[in-house]
Amino acid sequence: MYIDRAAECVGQVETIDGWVYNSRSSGKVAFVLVRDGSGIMQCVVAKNDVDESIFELVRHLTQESSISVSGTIHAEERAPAGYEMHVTSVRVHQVAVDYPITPKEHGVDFLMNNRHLWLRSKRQWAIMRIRATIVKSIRDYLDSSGFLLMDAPILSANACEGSSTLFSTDYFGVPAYLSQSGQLYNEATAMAFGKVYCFGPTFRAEKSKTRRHLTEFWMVEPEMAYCDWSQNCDVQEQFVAYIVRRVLEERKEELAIIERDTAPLEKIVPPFPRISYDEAVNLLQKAGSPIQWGEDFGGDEETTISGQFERPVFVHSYPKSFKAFYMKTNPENPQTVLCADLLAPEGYGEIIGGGQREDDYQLLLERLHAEGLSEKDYAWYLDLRKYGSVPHSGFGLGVERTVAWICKLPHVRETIPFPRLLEKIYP
RNA sequence: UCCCCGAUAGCUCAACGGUGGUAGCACUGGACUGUUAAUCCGGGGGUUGUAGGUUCGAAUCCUACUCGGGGAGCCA
Repeated sequence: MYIDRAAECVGQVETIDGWVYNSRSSGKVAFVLVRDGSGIMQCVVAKNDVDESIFELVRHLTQESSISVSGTIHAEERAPAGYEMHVTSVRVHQVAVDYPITPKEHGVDFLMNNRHLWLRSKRQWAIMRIRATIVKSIRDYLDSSGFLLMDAPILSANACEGSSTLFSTDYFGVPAYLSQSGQLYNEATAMAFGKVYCFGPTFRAEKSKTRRHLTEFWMVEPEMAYCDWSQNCDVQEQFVAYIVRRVLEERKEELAIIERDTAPLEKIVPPFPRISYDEAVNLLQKAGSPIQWGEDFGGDEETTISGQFERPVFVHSYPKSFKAFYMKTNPENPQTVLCADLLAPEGYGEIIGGGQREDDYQLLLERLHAEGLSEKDYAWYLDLRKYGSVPHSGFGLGVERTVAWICKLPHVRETIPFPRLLEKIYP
């Protein structure tokens, strides 16, 4: 049996294949917490009920030894999860010696170096299961809302946005780069399939050393033909609200393990507030920030803005100067572009960047030249504006930042099984 | 890349110029029939990150380096 099916197995004799999570023993009774990946089961061995050799064996089981235990499943209030096994036999596969992660506190460096073992811990177990539900709800929402999965290439000949640093590799003698976004390709597939999304790993070789950055992270990027920036926001708020609701419904136990207060998550329902960059600058200045119009927001600014709202907040119409070349110029204020970032509450900041794309051939060409990008490299992208150009929009949601917010984690490094951080690629 | 901080037992830490800690966890021997990071008694466990320097004496002060943490910039 798997431990998460304990309720269905009460009164039955079952076998659990797992690992020793922790054990305690007194003179005549021993408690072994066994985990099998699906949960943790308290297994009880009473000296009088079993052969002496089994009792002695169990008493000396070490943390993370692999065992198969058999016995009867009982409902038991005193057991951690409400059920326990009264053990009749034990088979030891391997005795683990000196497992490094003890049931006391450890430092981040030590735990990261032992990430391959750290994932066995209860807290990491809960976070990874919430991550899996977030990923599943992302796919479920898009698949059932008319979006077609159209994955973008990981290897590419040129940068998507000139600004970020790219990881380079050798592609049969010519330079190639690891994708930092599938967006440009999404624009092509959206013109072929209407509503599309890509979902995969993304790479940024930035020397960023903060709680919000990984060099390899997962991003889902939907793109929609015949969609303006405002309709784009409509989709995003429904999408994010759906993800949060699914986690609340399906991961109660995991949220409890990580002691996440779910009250703020219950409030994540559409519509989300929408403020312009201008309004955001005003709001920041009133809050005492020295920011001037035309400057980009840093982590502190994002925290201040999102701290004013209980729901995620859209900040739209940023100045053109620090946004990517493909963003559509705002016809009402040509100094700005029709983009919108979504800032998560509780100080988490940007989880989505998106907006409307420039669909005018001439304007796009001018922006491309202004950024010093080669027209030849982007010939295929410009074709999309030559052959049936339409208003279209899309966005990219960072999975790890979303997991960090929903789990209220202090750092994104715990949101992915094996995080890739600045100069850290082991294990 | 820049600014702060740190490195002592396998892990988490104490000692802050005068002999490395009756320290906790882990491991190990013992006690205990309902434990919840169990508790209690005993045991083993150290080139104080590396290389120099100051000093009668350095884990402690100074310099450089290495590794790590927090933050900035950039971004999801």
